[in-house]
Amino acid sequence: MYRTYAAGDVILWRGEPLEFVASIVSGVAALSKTLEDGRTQMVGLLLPSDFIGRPGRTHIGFDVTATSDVILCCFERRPFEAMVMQTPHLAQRLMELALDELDAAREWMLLLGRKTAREKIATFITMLARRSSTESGEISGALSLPLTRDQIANYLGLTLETVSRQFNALKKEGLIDFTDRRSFTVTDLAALHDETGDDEDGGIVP
Amino acid sequence: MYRTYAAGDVILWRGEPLEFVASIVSGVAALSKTLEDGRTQMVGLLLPSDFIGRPGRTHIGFDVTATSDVILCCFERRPFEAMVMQTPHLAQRLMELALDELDAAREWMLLLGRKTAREKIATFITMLARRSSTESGEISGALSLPLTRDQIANYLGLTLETVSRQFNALKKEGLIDFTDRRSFTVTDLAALHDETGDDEDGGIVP
DNA sequence: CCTATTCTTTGATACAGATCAACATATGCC
DNA sequence: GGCATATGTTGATCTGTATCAAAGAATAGG
Repeated sequence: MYRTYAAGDVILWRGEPLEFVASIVSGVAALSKTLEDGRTQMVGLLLPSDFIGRPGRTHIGFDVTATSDVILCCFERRPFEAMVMQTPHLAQRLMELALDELDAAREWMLLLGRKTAREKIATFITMLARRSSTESGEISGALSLPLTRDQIANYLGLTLETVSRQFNALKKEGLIDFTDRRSFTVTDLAALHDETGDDEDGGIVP
Repeated sequence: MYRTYAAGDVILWRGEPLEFVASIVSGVAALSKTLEDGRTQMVGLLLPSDFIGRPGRTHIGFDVTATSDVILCCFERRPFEAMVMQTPHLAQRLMELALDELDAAREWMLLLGRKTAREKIATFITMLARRSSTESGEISGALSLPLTRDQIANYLGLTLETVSRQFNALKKEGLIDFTDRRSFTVTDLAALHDETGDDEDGGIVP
C-alpha cells in the first residue's frame, strides 16, 4: 500500500507508535533529533530503497520528515514481522541494512565530532558524488542537492551561513562549480577528497 | 575461549580481517575512528555483555582498544555464523543489539553535532549514573569513571582541558562531588539532567 | 623512599564558526 | 506580470572552545 508525502511533511513523530514499516520508493526523507530549545541534528538520510521501522521496534527515537516529495511503500508491522520470522534470508538482509546504517552513523560521528566546516562540506559532496556515480556508473556529472542549505547545515552540525560560505569557497578554488543553486559539478574529485580529512579508505569501503 | 588484554592494548585494528567474534566478560573497550592527521573520535563504548563482530561482517571500520584490563570470550566466526543461521532466536537477539547500538549512535550524533561542552559533560555523567543505577538498583552512589580525561574528551568531541574545566565547574556549582579523580558522586541528579539540553525523554527511554 | 612518567588542573591567548544583520535571488501564487 | 515568501549570499562582530604553556597530583618502578 502506497502513501505519498509533500516536501516538508512529517512522516513520523518521535515516540509515535509504529503501525507500519515502509520502504522508500522515491524522494528523500530525513531522520532528525531535537533538543529542548529547538536545536536539531539530522541523524540519517533515507533514499529510495531505504527502510523505515524494524521488526520488534514499536517506537522510534527521532522524527522522520520528507525533504522532497516522497512515496512510501507501506506494510502493516505485525504481518511483516511474521513474514520476517519465516524468512531467514529476509531477516539476514534486514540485519545487513541495520549494520550499514550503523557504519554510516559512526562515520558521521567522526565528522560531527572532529571535522572542520570545510572538511564536513567536502565529505558531504564526496558522498553525493560517490552515491550518484554508483547509481549512474559515471564518476561525476551534474549533481543535484537533495537538501536546502539549512537542511545541509542540520545534517553537518553547522549553520546555514557557514555552509553557504564553504560552498562558495570551494567554488572559488575551482573544486566544484554551480550550475544552479541546487545543482553543481565536481571539477576535481581527487582534490575534493584530499579536503575531507579522511585517512585514505577511512570510510565505508566499497 | 578466553583472551585477556591490558589497559591500553589494541584489541583490533580497523580493516583487519575478523576471525573471531567476542563478548566482553569484564572491563571496558572503546571503538574509535581516526582522521589523516591523527584526530580521533570514539564511536562507541563496549561494556560487559557487549558484543564485537557480526555475522556476515569480515571487517570493521574502527579500532577497538581496551581502556581498562579486558577479558573477552571469543568464538571463531564461521562456526558462530552457522549457529546463528540455525537459531532464529539468537539472530533476533543480535538484531536487537545492533538496533540498540544504532539508537545510541544517533543519540551521540545529536550530542556531537549540537550540544555545548557543558551539556556534553552533563549528558555523559547522567548516562553513567543511569547505567550504574540499573546495575545496582540504587539511584546513585559513588560512580567511578571508566575513562581518563583524555578518553572522555575523545568520546565527547572535546579537548581534555575543556573536560577538566567543565567537571570542575559542575563541582563548584554543587551538582557533583569528586571523592577521587576517578570517582565521584552525583549530588543533584535532577539539576544535572536539566543541564543535558535533552527534550524530556528525548533519549533512550527504558 | 625517591624519581620518572602519566594524568590533571589552571591560566592566557587565538581562532573557527556562531550570531546578528542586511540584502539578493528564486519560487510560487493571485 | 508582479507581489509575497522562501531560500541563499555576504559582511561585521562576538564567543565558546581549542590551543599553547606551565605547574601540580597521582602512580609506578627501581
